[in-house]
Amino acid sequence: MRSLGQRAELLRVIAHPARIRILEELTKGVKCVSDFEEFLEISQPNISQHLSLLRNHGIIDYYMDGRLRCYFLVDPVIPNILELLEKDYPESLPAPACCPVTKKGKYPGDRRR
Amino acid sequence: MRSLGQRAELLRVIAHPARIRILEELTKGVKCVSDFEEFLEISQPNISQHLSLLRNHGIIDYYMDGRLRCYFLVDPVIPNILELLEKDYPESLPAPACCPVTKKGKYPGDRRR
DNA sequence: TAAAAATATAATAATATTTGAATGTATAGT
DNA sequence: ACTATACATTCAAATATTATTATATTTTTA
Repeated sequence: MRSLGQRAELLRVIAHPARIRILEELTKGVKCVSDFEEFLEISQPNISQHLSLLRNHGIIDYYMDGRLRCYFLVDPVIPNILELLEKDYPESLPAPACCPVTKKGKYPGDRRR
Repeated sequence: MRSLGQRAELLRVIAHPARIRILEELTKGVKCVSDFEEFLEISQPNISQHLSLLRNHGIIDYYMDGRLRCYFLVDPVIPNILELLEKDYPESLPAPACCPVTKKGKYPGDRRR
């Protein structure tokens, strides 16, 4: 079970356009750094920095093959999160019954103080 | 369909312990600011700032009831994301057997750092 | 009408994140 | 052994986020 801090940290580490793209690609399969260079419009050192961050948080790992580092996904929650983000949600959640518009409603439940 | 930037931004806005707690509570129902004060160990202005951030991103909204602001969830993806974070994932994803680029370098066996 | 309650806003200070530039390291090929 | 390739690391500057303090706004109640 992830603590509150761990949950926040996990999201924080994913929450960057380059890292989301990296993770999306890794859900499709193993990729090495020069593969990422082909579609990420950032410098190679910057790619390495993002990969290091992800690895330091146990989200990805790599193995060496010659001079290539083959990165792959480790954390099983990642594909699920990415899938949620890509899904379309046409509806907002239902607003609570007690009327944003008429301003008349009572607060649901008991309040103290 | 959310753009890459929007996906990153959404995660970034959720990715804070206080905001995650706020959103978790809001999945259970409407809450006003003083409700949050009871379980968040941060100052009232700080709570307001977190609520404003969430609202400015269309994740929550509120209605007024007297001098209370009753906040509620709007973005339907939030409960799903929170649920994923709380779920337990006992297994790592299966590691790839070899490097898809060179077809060499067998995984487990000769990993280095 | 004045006071208080509930909450927001603004300014600032502290801290964290991100990027860029330069440099470093290991391996493969010759 | 030398060079090129593939990648990482370090440091510093720029930027963004967060928390704090003080103050303001709105509504209710006395």
